[in-house]
Amino acid sequence: MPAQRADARRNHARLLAVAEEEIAAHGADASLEQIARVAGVGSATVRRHFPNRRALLDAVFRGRIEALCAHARDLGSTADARTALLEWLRAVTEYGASTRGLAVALLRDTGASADAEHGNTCANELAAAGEPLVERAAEAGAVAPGVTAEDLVTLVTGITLATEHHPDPVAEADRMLGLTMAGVLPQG
Amino acid sequence: MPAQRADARRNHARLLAVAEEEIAAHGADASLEQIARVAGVGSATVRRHFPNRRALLDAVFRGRIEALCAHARDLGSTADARTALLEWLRAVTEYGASTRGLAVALLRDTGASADAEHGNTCANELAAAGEPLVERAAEAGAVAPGVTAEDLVTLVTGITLATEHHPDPVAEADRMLGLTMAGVLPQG
DNA sequence: CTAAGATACGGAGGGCCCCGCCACTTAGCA
DNA sequence: TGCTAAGTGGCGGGGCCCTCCGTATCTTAG
Repeated sequence: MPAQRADARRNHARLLAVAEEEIAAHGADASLEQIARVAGVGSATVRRHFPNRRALLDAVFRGRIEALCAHARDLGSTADARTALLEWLRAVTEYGASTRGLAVALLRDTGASADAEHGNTCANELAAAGEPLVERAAEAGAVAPGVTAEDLVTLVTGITLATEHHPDPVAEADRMLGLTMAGVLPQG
Repeated sequence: MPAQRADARRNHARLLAVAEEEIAAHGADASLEQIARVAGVGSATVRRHFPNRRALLDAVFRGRIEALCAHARDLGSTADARTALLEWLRAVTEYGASTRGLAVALLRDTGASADAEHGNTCANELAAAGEPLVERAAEAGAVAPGVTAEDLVTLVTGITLATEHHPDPVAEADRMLGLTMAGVLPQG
């Protein structure tokens, strides 16, 4: 009694794999028709499995996002709260900067695709997973007052978006993250 | 002996005005054909005056960008170097967050439109204008070592991009800027 | 004032893409 | 094995970007 037919699941998986390649090659605005073509299915099938481009992006990156969430949970038991948070943010940034299209997926959507009840899933999950780390760091007095996990996800998203162009996005993004964490104008 | 015919200049100005409205209404990826339609010209005329979408964005925002550059120059004679830099960055951020499409224009372009010899004009001009402020602040020891004006423009661009979705982008962007300047994990 | 030349214009056509519709195929159950 | 509904794919409409080319308009010289 599968909720889905077997071939439907096959197509779903196939589309996901192809979409990942296409997005890696052409960015977040890869052609849905091209994805359908490569996957050997009709363009309607793509839309059937993923009503939005956003839904496709979410699905493609979900696995990795969950890995990052798991990483956050693992770091929960680390000795130094500040180091734990920092390491997690570095991991998120590195993955975001090295994975084409992810930054856009993290970007909150204004407009049409946002109406689907569930805001922006990837960003929300990440923020939720990071929340304990932030809280613990805040209790230790390591993090500036008023900072939420959501804020941090927003900052990391911005950094990855703004460094996408760079010859070495990962290094550049990491540098920007360092700046942001330590403060550009620290004193005063 | 005008370098351009009078009607061409008229169309240019008209297109610029219409483009500004359209971009404000629909974001950086407003339809060029729609702009042509509203301006009452053929779509080819748009492309004749602005070969790229990027060129159009640059032209639309150039005036304001130059105002920000002028502001930077004015601040050069302010007493406190740190305050001067901070105020300028606040001004840039505020304008970026309140002007739809500007963040994208500041974003460095990878790919086709970047081949036009002149990299990304808006971001470059801003960075050049901010350079003296950064240098002066660095001499005063107010700014973290290794930080360039380009870095700051990149950070501000990222912040505005990542806060575009927010109900109150200006306030949110300003808050993020504050975080970034003071440092999220200041100590250590 | 007029006519020639250069300059700028705009519409048509091709290519690509997103989207919705509908007749058909095929998997899963009895 | 046959039935049913889930799933599929192709087609047509609409939009956008882009290029080409005949034509209208501005400018300058006579």
